[in-house]
Amino acid sequence: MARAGLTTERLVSAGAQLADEAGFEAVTASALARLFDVQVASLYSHVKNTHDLKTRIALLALDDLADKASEAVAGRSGKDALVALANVHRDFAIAHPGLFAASRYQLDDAAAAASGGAKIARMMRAVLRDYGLSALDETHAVRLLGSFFLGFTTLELGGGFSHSAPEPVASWLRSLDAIDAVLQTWPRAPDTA
Amino acid sequence: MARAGLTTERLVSAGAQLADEAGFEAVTASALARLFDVQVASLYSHVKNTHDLKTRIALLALDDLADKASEAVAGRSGKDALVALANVHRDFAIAHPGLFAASRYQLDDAAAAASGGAKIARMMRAVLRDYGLSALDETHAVRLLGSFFLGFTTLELGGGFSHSAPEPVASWLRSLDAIDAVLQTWPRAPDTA
DNA sequence: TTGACAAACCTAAATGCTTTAGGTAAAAAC
DNA sequence: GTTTTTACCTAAAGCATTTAGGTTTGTCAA
Repeated sequence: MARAGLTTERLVSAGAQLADEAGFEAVTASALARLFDVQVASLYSHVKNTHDLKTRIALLALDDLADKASEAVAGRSGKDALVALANVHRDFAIAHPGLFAASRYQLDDAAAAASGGAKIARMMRAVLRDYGLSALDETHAVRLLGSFFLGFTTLELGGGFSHSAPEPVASWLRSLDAIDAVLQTWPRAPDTA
Repeated sequence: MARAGLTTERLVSAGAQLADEAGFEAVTASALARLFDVQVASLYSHVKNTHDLKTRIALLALDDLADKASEAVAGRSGKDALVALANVHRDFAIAHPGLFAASRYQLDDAAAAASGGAKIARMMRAVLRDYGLSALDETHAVRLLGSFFLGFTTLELGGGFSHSAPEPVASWLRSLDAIDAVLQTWPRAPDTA
């Protein structure tokens, strides 16, 4: 009988597509085997186990996101770069909900460090550099930004905004305005609270 | 043989505890049955299915969080109230990671509206009222706040901050300072961008 | 007290996903 | 053209979900 031509790469790629179409939780060895019309056990020659498979999909997602972010911020600076970087996150989450979910799959330290996630963090720092914060405040700001990106897209995708006006994108842009504003006048330690 | 005394409430309560100890994904019908030393099928007299079980745990988590939030903001106003509300979220996530995960379990619209989640949103609005925003901007601010709370705690719990100084709590407080600052001077539509 | 009813729990069985062990056949390498 | 590697297989065990239908236990009324 003809061979399916399985490869680790093909499995990961098909898994990524499946994630976007049916949700990351639908990515199972069984589902992939059905897709390739192959016995489930055959997959285990190409991936160690489902954790391995999911990890690879997560890394793919992070690299993809990092690439898009890199393109988006190229040639931009200041608020322009900030908004571009932000929109890459939100657009990616909307276009690829499965990969976005995958990007939050828990990675072991080694994998995380080498992933596109680290690259994204570096890009955030680069974008923030224009605001002239101290190194410490830059770290705080990276965390604030990352939290907002993740939280907002998670809530929007989960339908958390769907039962109240206005459109999510309006709040998204307005919040970015606010974040830009606060980065420009980053408050000193609030002994004046 | 003696009866285990199963109840929907007991199952949900045990499930909540199990979630905190072993993770929300470890909450399965089988695991609960083992805990109560009962056949798995016996659970199905008390919960419809695992989705029902998880939904109930999610509602418990949201109600718990809403109660704690209510206590925390009582008698406070302005930034004081904001920080108190924020800390309830973060403290809850740290003390009850399983319940926190459960609180993000996808609820159907009906359940969501009647849940503690809606109550928390109302409390956020109340806290924001002190800043004197327009109704529309208040909605934007609610979404910004919610996104930050969710995103930050998710990242912190997931270990996203664990490989760089400083301590997460420093960034948390600093970000809250920043958010308080931006709420006080909420930027007009940025035609002056 | 007894008898009936509901609630609590059971066994059995089907279905689906994960993983390991060990085998066969096709493609690649020499 | 034989050897070796790689792709894929069968078989089987383990565990989770869910349904169907049966038995026991507690309760409440006649």
